[in-house]
Amino acid sequence: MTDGVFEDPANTREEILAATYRCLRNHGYADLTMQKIGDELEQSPSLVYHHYENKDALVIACLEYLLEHFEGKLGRGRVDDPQDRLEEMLDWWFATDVDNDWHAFLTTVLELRAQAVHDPDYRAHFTRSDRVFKESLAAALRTGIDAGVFQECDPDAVAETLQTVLIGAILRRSSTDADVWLEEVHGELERYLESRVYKN
Amino acid sequence: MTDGVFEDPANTREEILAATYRCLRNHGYADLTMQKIGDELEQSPSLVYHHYENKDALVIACLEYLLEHFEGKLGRGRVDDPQDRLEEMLDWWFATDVDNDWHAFLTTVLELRAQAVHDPDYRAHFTRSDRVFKESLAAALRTGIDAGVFQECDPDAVAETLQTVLIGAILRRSSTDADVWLEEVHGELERYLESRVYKN
DNA sequence: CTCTTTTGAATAAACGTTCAATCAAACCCA
DNA sequence: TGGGTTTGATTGAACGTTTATTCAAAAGAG
Repeated sequence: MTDGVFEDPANTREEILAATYRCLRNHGYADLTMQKIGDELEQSPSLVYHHYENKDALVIACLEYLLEHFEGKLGRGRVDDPQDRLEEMLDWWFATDVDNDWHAFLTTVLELRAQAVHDPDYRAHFTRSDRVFKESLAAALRTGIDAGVFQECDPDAVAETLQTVLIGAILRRSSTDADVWLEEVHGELERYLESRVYKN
Repeated sequence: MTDGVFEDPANTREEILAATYRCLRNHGYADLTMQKIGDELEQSPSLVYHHYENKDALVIACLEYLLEHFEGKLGRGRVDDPQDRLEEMLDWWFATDVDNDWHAFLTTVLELRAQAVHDPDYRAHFTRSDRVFKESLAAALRTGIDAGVFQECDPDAVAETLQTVLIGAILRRSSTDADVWLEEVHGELERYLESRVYKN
C-alpha cells in the first residue's frame, strides 16, 4: 500500500523524494545522511541542495508528499459495509507481518515524531497528518452512524481514541522486543468497538 | 512525583545521574551533550568518563535508576478502593497540566524510545520498563477482580491496552500542537473501563 | 607518599553545507 | 538555420562546526 507512491517520478525533485523515502525506510532517520541519499539517487549529494533548502526541509517535503498521496486515496474506500471498512483501516495500521517495508517506514515515522519535539516544522506536519487520519476514521464512523449500522457514538472522540491506540501500538512495537501484547490489545480494541460502536 | 528521586545523591555516581536527569528533563535528549551535563554538575565533562563508559551507558543507567525507584513505589498504593487506585494511576500518566517537569521528562522519554529503534540497549530497557508498568496496572486490576468490585476481565489484556493508549497519548501530545483530543480520549477510556472493568 | 578524583587540552571523526567550475540543453536573434 | 547566449543541472573538493572521547598531568584525601 505504501509502495507505488513514488513508482514513477516525474522529475528530479520527485526522484530525490523517492530516494529519500527509500533511505528512510531502509536505514531509518538516525542513519540518514546526505551521502546516502546521493548514493540511492546515484548522483552527487550536493545536487540535492539545488532542489531543497536543507536536509530536514527535504524530509518534511517527503512526508508531505506521502500525506497528500494518502489524502487522495483515503476517501475512496471500495468496501461498502461500514464495519468491514473500519476493520480494514485498523488492520492497515496493525499490520502484524513485521518484515515488510510498510512497517519499516512506520518505525521511521516514530523517529521523525521525536524530531517534532524540538522542531516546529515537524510539529506542524504531524499536527496536520494526525488531523487527516483522524478525519478519515471519523468519516468512516459517521458513514456507519448515518446508515444506522453503528451506535450513536461521538465519531470524533472514537476516532481520536482509535488513532491514539494505533500510534501507541506502533511506538511500543518499534521500541521494544516483545510482541505478545499486540494481539491482546487488538482483541480489547475489538471489544471496545463492540460495546461502543457496533450494534449487536 | 518524579522529583524527589534524586533529591539526596549519596555519591558522585548518583550526582552524575541526577545531573543527567535534570539535563534530559530541561533540554531533551537531542540537545544533551557531555558539556551540558558537566555544567549541570559544575564539574568537568571528562569526570563523567571516570564513572561511566560513555554517554548512552550513562543515560541508560539514569533510566534504570528511575525505573528501580518506581518499582519500589508502585507496589505501595495508599488508596484502598481499587477503582480510585486505577484512576489515580491513569491520571498520573494523563497529567493534563503541561507546564511541569514530569511532562517534560515524559516527552524526553519519547526521544529515547526513538533511540531504541536502532540501539539494543535502549530496546532492552524499554522492554523491561513496559513490563514493569504493565504489571503494576495488571496487579491493580487483579486486586479489584479478586475483591469482587471489577468484572472478570482479562487483567493482562486490559493492562496492555491501557498502557498502549497512555503511551500513544503521550507521543501525540509531545509531537503535535493541538491538544483538544486529549479530553475526548480520556472520556472514551473511561467508557471503555465502565463497559469492561467496572461494575455498575 | 600513594591512590583516587578531577581537569584542561588535544584528538578525531562525522556531516551538513557551500561554492566555484563544468556541461548540456533550451532559447533567441539575425 | 545557426551561432551565441542564457539557464538550469550537476559535480567534486573544501570548509567549518559540533561532539564524543582520550589522556597525561594536577589536585586532593588519607
